[in-house]
Amino acid sequence: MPDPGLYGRIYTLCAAIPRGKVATYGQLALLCGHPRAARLVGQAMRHAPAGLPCHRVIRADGSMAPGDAFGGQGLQQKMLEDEGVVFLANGHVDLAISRWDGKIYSVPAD
DNA sequence: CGTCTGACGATGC
DNA sequence: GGCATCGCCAGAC
Repeated sequence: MPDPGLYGRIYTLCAAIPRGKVATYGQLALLCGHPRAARLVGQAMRHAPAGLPCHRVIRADGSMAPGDAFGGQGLQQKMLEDEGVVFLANGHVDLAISRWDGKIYSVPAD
């Protein structure tokens, strides 16, 4: 399938996020070639297949997905912290440090 | 094919 | 800092 559609590209990008880094919805949208399609990224994450590190995709302000998206609101933060993502005192991700620069360091699969 | 919907983003109050 | 509004785009119905 040469054209997996936007969702497919979003999934590919999401899978490319290295461990210990996070990307924002808008950032993935931009990398997909749709700078204003941040919502599509959100929808893609909601429909994300198992195995996709969608917990590494957060909001532009460093906050994360609502409710039980990961089985508990605090769980996503715990998983990210365990991967080495730096958090601020307000419970948001320190994007200044942990934001993915779009560079692939090695195989995305841990 | 028209309408509604959103795990968003930026802006304004 | 929290809440409301608008714009944006691709799916689902």
